[in-house]
Amino acid sequence: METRRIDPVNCSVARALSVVGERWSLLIVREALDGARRFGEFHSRLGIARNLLATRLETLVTAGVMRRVPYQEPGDRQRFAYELTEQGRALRPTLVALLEWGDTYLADPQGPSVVVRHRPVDDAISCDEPVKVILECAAGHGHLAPEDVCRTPGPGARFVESS
Amino acid sequence: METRRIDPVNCSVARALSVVGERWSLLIVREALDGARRFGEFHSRLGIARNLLATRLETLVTAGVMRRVPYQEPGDRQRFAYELTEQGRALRPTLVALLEWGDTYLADPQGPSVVVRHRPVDDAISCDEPVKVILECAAGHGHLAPEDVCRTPGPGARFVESS
DNA sequence: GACCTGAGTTGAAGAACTAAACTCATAAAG
DNA sequence: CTTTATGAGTTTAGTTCTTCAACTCAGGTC
Repeated sequence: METRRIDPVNCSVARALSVVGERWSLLIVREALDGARRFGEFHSRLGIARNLLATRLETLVTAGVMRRVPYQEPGDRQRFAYELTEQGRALRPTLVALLEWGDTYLADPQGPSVVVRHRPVDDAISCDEPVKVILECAAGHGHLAPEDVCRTPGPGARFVESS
Repeated sequence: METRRIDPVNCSVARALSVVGERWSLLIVREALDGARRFGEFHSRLGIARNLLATRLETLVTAGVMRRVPYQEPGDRQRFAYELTEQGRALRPTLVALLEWGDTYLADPQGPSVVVRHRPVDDAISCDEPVKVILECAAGHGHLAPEDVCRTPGPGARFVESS
C-alpha cells in the first residue's frame, strides 16, 4: 500500500533549524532578547568560544536574525554591536515555549530560574503576570492541547511516496 | 558599576536545549508527532545517518522524551518502536512556534508546506482552522507582542555579578 | 540451508566545537 | 613618542560530532 505524505524535508521547521538550530544560536538570541549587544557580553554570559561566537554572529547576521551596528562610547573608538532584527525578536515565542518545556520537565528542584512576565518595555498596559505560550486557532479556540492539532498540507506542500 | 543578572547558565532554555538542541533531535520529535514510530520510518523520512539516529533515539529515550516499545507484526519477529511520552508531546508548541517562524521569514515562495490545524485525533469539537502560537499572561491578556514580555527572576534563580 | 528484512553497529573521513594564545586598531598614560 | 590597556576578533591545535558506507545480527520465508 502506497501512501502520500508531506515531504518532511521541504518544511519550515527544517529551514528554521538550519538557521537557528546550531549549537548556541538560540542561546545567543536569548541573551540578545535579554539585552546583550556586544561581543564580550555574549562571550562572558554564555562562555562560548570566541571564534565560534564570531561565526555564529556572522551566520545570524547573514540570515537576517541580527544586525551589526556601529557604536562608539565616549573616549573610545568605534566598535560594533549586534542587535536583533524584527525577525530575531520574532523568535521570542519559540524561546518561551522551550523555557516552559524545560521548566515543566527539567526544572531545578527549587523551581524555575526565570519567569517571563507581561511587562512591556515602555509603560503601556501590563499586569506583571506570568506569560505562557498557548496554541490558539483562527476561530478563537484557545488553550488547545497538543493532541488537538494536526499537520495538514499547505499551499507549498510537496509530497513523497512511501510504503 | 556592578549589576546583578540572572545566571544565564542556570536556565531552563539551556537545559531544554541540552536535551533537544542537538542536530536532528527536534526533527525526530516532529516526525514522531506526525506518526513515525519505527527506526526505518525515521531514517527514510529524515535521511539521517543510521548510527546517529540510533544514538539520538537512545538520548531521547534516556531523557524521557520517547519510549521504546516492543511490537510484533503478524508473521514477523518482535521488534522495537519509539513513541513520544507526554513530555515529548509537550514539545508541540515549541515546534509550532518554530514552524510559524520559518513560515514567516524563510518560506517557500509558494507558501508554507505545512499548516497546523485545529483537528483532534478523536472526533471532539474542532473547526479545522489554522493554529497559531500566542503569548498569553495569567490575567488573560492574549496576543502579547514579543516586546510586551520580559524575563524576571523565578524561585530557583541564581545571580552573577557583571560589570 | 540459502536468502531476505528491519534494526541496528562499526570504522574511516570530514566537519564542527573548544580552549588558549595571538593579532589589530585605537586611546590613554607616562 | 613609546608603552600599556582594551574590546573585538583570528589562528591554531586538539577533541568531539556527523556522515557515509559496509557490516552484523536475529528471526522468518523459500
